[in-house]
Amino acid sequence: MEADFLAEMGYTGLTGRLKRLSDAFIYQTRDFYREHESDIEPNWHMIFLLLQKNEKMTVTEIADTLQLSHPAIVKLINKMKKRGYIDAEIDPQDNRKYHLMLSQKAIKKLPVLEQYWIAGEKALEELLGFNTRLLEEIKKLEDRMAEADFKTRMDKLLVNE
Amino acid sequence: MEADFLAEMGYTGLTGRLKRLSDAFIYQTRDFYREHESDIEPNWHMIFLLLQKNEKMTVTEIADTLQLSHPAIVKLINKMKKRGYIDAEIDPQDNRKYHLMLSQKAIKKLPVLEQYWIAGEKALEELLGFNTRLLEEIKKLEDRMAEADFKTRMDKLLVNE
DNA sequence: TACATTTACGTAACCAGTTACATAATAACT
DNA sequence: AGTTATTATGTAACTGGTTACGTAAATGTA
Repeated sequence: MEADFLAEMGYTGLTGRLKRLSDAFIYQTRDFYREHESDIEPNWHMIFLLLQKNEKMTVTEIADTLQLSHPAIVKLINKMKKRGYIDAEIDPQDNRKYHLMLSQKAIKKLPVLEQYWIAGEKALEELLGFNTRLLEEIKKLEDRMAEADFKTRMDKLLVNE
Repeated sequence: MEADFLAEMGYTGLTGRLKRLSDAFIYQTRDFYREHESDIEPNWHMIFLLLQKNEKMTVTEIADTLQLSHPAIVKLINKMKKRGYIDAEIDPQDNRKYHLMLSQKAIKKLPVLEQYWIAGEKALEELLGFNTRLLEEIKKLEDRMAEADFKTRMDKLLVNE
């Protein structure tokens, strides 16, 4: 097990480590789904939860709620539609809007998915040592990013350009 | 400022938040470079540092050091070559290997880049509230991932499949 | 009521990583 | 020395995000 260059770089390595961690979660979750349940993808999780809670949502509403761009949601939803997990109906009052909802196929699969989600949650608890310290630190970081983001701060801190 | 759905989800939202944070850093750094220095990209930073320290490295060495796949490094290096920041020479003993090094153009640009990197480091310090708590928590997570990764733990924790 | 603005969604091109596969050079073995 | 295994690099197709641009429907306004 060799040394971790990024970890040795202190602050400088942090952004790369965040990327590495985030990717690890995504790829491993995808692996997990593929072994257990062929055609579901990791980033559908939040869509399932959202539509389970709200029944019907538009593309824009989902994008806002998850703080992602709308094209990201469009791509995601199109794939879910193609695989039969999402139904859509046009808003009779406003023909630009689609109301998205879970299909019967999706609803039928929920109990199985919930088992996976629980396993994921438990795995994460283990990984975080059964405390919420990391969560809290990330919250602080998010809050500070909301006050003034990374670029704004870099611009400000760049000496004599 | 509406509520953050992901943050409200506790453990479940964490992976999405890591992705969101990581992306934010990447996109904002790219923005920063574009405004100040047209043709440099954020993920070149570690390559610059590595080749500044080691002078000559092969694709495989870089990939191992950064813990990325070799195709990732190939793509990255190709772009850096195309823009004239990397020179390569074939190993006379082993014709499969390329020794990569910073070009004169790259070396000449280092002082400017170092100003940017310092600004980034300071911005990160601010964002982390001038303490290393988050760094420490991430280190713990990485260590636990090395012991047993997310997928392994999910598999183990999945009840009665 | 016509025109301008905004909103909702879609598409294209890009970035940054992955896995899976291919190929050529070297090393290892018998 | 010839065959096999390994290593170094390259390529293709994919995931999952982005920004920039386009278009149609709805809304606001002169």
